[in-house]
Amino acid sequence: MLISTRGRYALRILIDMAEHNGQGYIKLKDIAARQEISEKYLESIVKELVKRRIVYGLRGKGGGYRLSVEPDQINVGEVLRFMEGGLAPVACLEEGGAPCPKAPYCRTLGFWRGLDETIRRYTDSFTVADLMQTESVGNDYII
Amino acid sequence: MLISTRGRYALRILIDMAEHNGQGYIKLKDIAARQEISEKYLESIVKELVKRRIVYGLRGKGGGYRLSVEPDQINVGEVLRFMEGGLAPVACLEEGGAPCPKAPYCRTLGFWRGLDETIRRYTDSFTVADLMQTESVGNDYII
DNA sequence: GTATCAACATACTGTTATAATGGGTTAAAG
DNA sequence: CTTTAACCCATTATAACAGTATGTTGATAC
Repeated sequence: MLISTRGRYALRILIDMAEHNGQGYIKLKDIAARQEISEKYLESIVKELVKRRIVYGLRGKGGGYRLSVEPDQINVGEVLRFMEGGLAPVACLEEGGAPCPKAPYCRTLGFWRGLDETIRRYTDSFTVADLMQTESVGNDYII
Repeated sequence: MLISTRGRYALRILIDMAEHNGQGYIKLKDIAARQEISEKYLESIVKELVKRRIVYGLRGKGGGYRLSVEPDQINVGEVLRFMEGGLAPVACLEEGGAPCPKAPYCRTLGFWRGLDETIRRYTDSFTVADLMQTESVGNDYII
C-alpha cells in the first residue's frame, strides 16, 4: 500500500474545502461530519496543510479553515508526497535515506526508478480542481 | 512504500536464477550468499515462487532450485502482485476487500483507479529477462 | 542402509508504522 | 468573561514487516 489514510484524508479535506470555497471559514467539525472522519484525527492532518501554507486557520468563534491557494494551484502529487513523507515505491529510493551500496551493479534499480518516475508523473498531473470533477479523469489518463 | 522486501527479494532471486539458468540446480545457500540475504528469510519467499510454479525445487544432495519458466516469460508485475498480495496503492482498491460504500460519489476514486492502472501498466511491461540488462530500461520507459 | 545434504514446514519474536484517542492551552468573537 | 474553535503534546492499540529458530521429509552418495 503506497498511500495511507493521511494522504487520502488530506485530499478529501482539500476537496471539501474547495467545494465550500468563498463561504468564509470552514469548521473542522463540519468537515469531519461530512467526510465521516474523526475530528481529532483530522486535526493532525490539517496541521500539516497549515504548516505548508496551503490552508489558513483562524481561531475562536466564527473561526475555522480556508484554502490559501486556489484549487487549480494545489498539486496532488505534492500534497501526497509531504503527507506520506515521500512516495517512493521502494526503500532504496527514499529521499534522505542512505544510498544503497549495491546501486552501481543493481539489476533492479532502473526498474524501480522507472516506477517511481511513472508514479510521480501521474500524481503530478492532477490538481485539486481536477479531483472536483467526479467523473474521474480531467487529463490525459483514461480510466 | 508500495513494495516490501518480499517483492524486491523475489525479483533478485529470479534474476539470480536466470543468470545461472541451465547450470543445474541452484542451492538457496548460494543465492543467499550472493544476494547477501538471510537464507532462512529467502526460504519463505522461494516457497511462494514454488507454489506458483515459477520455480521448481528438488530436495536432497545435489538438489536446489531452478526456473520452471523462461525468464522472458516471467512477468514482473505478476510476481510483485502475488508476493505483495496485490499492488493497489490504496485500501479501497484492494481485491478481496469490502467495496467502499462511498464509491458512487467518491471524488478521488477515479484518481486512485488511474494510479492503480498506471502502476499495473508499468510493472506488467517488464519481464525478468528485461531486468537482466543492467542498463535499466529495455522497453518504452525512459529513466 | 545410513550418513549427508538441501528443500520443506511450522511457530515464534522484535521492531516499526499506522491510526487513532485524550486532555489541556491559546486566541478570537460576542 | 464566556463561548468557540484552532492549536499543541502525549499516549496507545493494532497490525504488518522482517527475521529467527527448530524440526521434518526426501533425494543422493557411500
